[in-house]
Amino acid sequence: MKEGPDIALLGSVIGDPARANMLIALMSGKALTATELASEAGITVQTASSHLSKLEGAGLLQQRKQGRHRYFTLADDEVAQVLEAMMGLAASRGLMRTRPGPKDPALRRARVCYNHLAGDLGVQLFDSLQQRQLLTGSETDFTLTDAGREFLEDLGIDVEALERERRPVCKSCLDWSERRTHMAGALGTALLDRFIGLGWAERVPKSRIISFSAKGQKAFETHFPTVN
Amino acid sequence: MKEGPDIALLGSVIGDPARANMLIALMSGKALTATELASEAGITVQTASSHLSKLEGAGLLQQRKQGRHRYFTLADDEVAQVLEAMMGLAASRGLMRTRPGPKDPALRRARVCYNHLAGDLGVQLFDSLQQRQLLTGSETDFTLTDAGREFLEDLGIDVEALERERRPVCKSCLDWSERRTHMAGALGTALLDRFIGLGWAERVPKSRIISFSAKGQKAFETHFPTVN
DNA sequence: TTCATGGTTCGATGATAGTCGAAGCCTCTA
DNA sequence: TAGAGGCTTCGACTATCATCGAACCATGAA
Repeated sequence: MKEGPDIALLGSVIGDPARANMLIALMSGKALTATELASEAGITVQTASSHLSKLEGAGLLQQRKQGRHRYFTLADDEVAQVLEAMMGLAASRGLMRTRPGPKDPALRRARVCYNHLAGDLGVQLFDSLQQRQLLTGSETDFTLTDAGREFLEDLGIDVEALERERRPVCKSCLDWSERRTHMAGALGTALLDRFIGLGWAERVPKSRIISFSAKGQKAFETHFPTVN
Repeated sequence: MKEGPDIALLGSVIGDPARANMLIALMSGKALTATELASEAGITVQTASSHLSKLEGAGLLQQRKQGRHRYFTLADDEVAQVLEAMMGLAASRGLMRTRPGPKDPALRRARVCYNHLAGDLGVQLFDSLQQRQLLTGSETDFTLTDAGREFLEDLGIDVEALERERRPVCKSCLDWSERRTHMAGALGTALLDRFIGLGWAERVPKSRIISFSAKGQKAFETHFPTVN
């Protein structure tokens, strides 16, 4: 038996997909509840609870009780830095969670990322809003302009209601098939919901694919044109 | 399911005790055969073979055939750096394989980190160069000054030759025992080699410890004094 | 108190993956 | 050509652990 820091233990703690998903979700810096983390990881709360106690036992997480909620955050910056370093290494070795390559064109075209639109159309949506100055700011940190709010209200989205929610309205998400930014956050969710509500698109069961109808496709193009 | 670098996969690859032992053994910078690595990890060669193919599949290892032997090394510096960072995190959370033993002080004083000097003396080296303005720049991104080049040439290091190599000459690496920056990259390698070449120090077999002789110790202090 | 919501604990199940014996492949040596 | 050493492949066994249903605990609201 050797001596020194136990990277095997650390690795195995990070090495479970559910736990890794939770850690990545917490990389946003936000404090999340056990229930939220469970949904991020796609598991039940019981399972999440077990994972969370392991992560906390390894010193990677900190919890803060507040009423009947328990908010979890990464323990400190060092944890985030190591995770970031591991992401870099994984990326440079081609260790990706989705295999690049046009294996499933429909998936690359439009899919769900959490609860917002990703893929080709997700990127197009973001670009269109930005080019027409309905969004302002950088790729990673942006807000709605007044024109943007009006545009979204016209589309039937209650922007004020979104702003009353806890999570940020505008949030970016890096698209690994396109290697571009698309829209996440409360607005991303609201937009996808609205597309489905308008009958433009629907979720394909048992997959992440979002299927647009012919009419929906057209409507999407009119509302979110590519300027090029 | 999210997208992005698969840190869960990377973590699970590192997260097996046998594989972690092999990786740590390779942190010495030496090329080891499958049989040697098996004995390091305390497993049979069959099992080791399976582990090695996994490590190689994840891009963490490189193998070089030579006769009937297969020599394994870490794929590159980035792997070593992430491992070192994980060691630091594990150490700071108290995730240790054994309680600190008698070998520990020597290991903290001077050890090999892949192919450069780490520990107490590694940090001292970096500090000394920086304080005397032989290096310029930040902790993470720095270059040699003209005075620095001259100093190193006097020490018998062919800086120009280093610059012809592909990998960066100056690169920092976080030290897990000191939680400070020390010197990695081509220059880090060259410096350690030079210390050994000058007879100041030698590698202790079967460990990562670098043992300085009394004379070597003195010479090191004269060349890399602490200002404090 | 009663009810609802957020979380944890317990127990059973199922899948994954680490392990080694045996056999086979490859390469160098004689 | 035979033999030996280094390493991989195959197959079977086993232990670990993630998972979820059900029950339980805790906090806040009515």
